[in-house]
Amino acid sequence: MVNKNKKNSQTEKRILESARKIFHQKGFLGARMQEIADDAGINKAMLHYYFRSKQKLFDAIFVEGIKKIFPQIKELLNTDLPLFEKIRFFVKSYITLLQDNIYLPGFVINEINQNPKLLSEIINKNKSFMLEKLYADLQEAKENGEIINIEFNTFAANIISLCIFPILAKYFITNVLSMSEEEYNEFIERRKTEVAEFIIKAIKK
Amino acid sequence: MVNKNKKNSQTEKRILESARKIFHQKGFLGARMQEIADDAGINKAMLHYYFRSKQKLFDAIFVEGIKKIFPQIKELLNTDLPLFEKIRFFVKSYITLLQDNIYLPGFVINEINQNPKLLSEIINKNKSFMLEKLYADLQEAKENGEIINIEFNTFAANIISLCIFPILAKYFITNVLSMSEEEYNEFIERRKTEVAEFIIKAIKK
DNA sequence: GTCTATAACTCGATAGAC
DNA sequence: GTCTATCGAGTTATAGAC
Repeated sequence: MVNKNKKNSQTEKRILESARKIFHQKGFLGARMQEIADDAGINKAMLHYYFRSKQKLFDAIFVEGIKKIFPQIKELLNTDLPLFEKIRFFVKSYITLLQDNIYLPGFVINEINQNPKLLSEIINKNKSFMLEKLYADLQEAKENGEIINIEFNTFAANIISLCIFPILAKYFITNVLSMSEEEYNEFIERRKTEVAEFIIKAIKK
Repeated sequence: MVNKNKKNSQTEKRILESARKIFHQKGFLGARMQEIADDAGINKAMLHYYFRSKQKLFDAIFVEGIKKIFPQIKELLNTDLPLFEKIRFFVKSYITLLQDNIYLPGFVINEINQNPKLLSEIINKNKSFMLEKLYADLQEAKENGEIINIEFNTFAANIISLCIFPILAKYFITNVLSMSEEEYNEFIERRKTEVAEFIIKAIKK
């Protein structure tokens, strides 16, 4: 008999979808089990039947988020393009990726800040060989005299900052720079190409 | 009679200090009135006597945070230095300012994201003429042919991103880039000069 | 597996004595 | 103005019927 004594995987999937949506938007503390249950079209008791506790459900979502996004980033970075083309390709793809997961950066960064020790393991497990190729590419470009002598961590942090922050801090940006929703969307769209050119000009010899 | 029927301003001050510390670290939802009371050396009932509700206490802290930091930023930007010197001066001062308020960016951005409409008023009230001079400086440098034709919003967002993100996302950065606490602190220290040079090189004609 | 009902608990808020 | 004691709302979690 198929599925005998087995949880309904369709239901489990629906729960995970709803949980992701609500945890990402509201964080661990802001999320309500009732709201997740309503969104998934089941009742609260079922959530506990499938995931025992709010913490366990949260952990599943958090790990899933990291496990899904890190390999995608890795793939974007492990192409065989020359450095400048790689930067152009990465920035465009990464910002597009973030547009489809606008709550993810804030969610991850906020939860990590609240609980740095516990969650660092999950990140470390999933980042293997993510940046190694980019590191080698940068090193090579330095040796070839194509770029200035910039430290890898500085280079990487600058790319990440320029891609993530305007999305993470959407309402901060729109308020401080007096943008409408529409202007903001166009602004992000332009960044898909502008950020790469900004970085390339900054490091080019 | 001095202080007759008047709240003890010393106590009020202690409450605000403790509330700021705990709200900034844990956010509205993570903060506990009991913890704030303990930290201030009083009991919960007194918090309500002085501030009526958690929400009102939070609002006081949030408004205070914005009101304190925005004029400081404005002052850093309204110096009479030429553009490149202004960028150098601003980046160094701004990162130093953030080092003294490491929880503030995450606090503000997170709370705004959770409640964009309500809080945008406070920001708009306090940002008056903050960026106008920088805007004029950039415009002038463009017309003088000193810099490339970069849009102001892009320029401003890039500076802000490069200054704030590595501090806001401390534990994300240290984990992904495998830095120790000490390496991170040195990294931020270096950024006080490196970020400005990065930006200047990116916009210089 | 799924549901209803409720236990167990946390936390903001208040009453009332001093 | 300050404290102790307690209320009551909101939430996670579980018991138990089907």
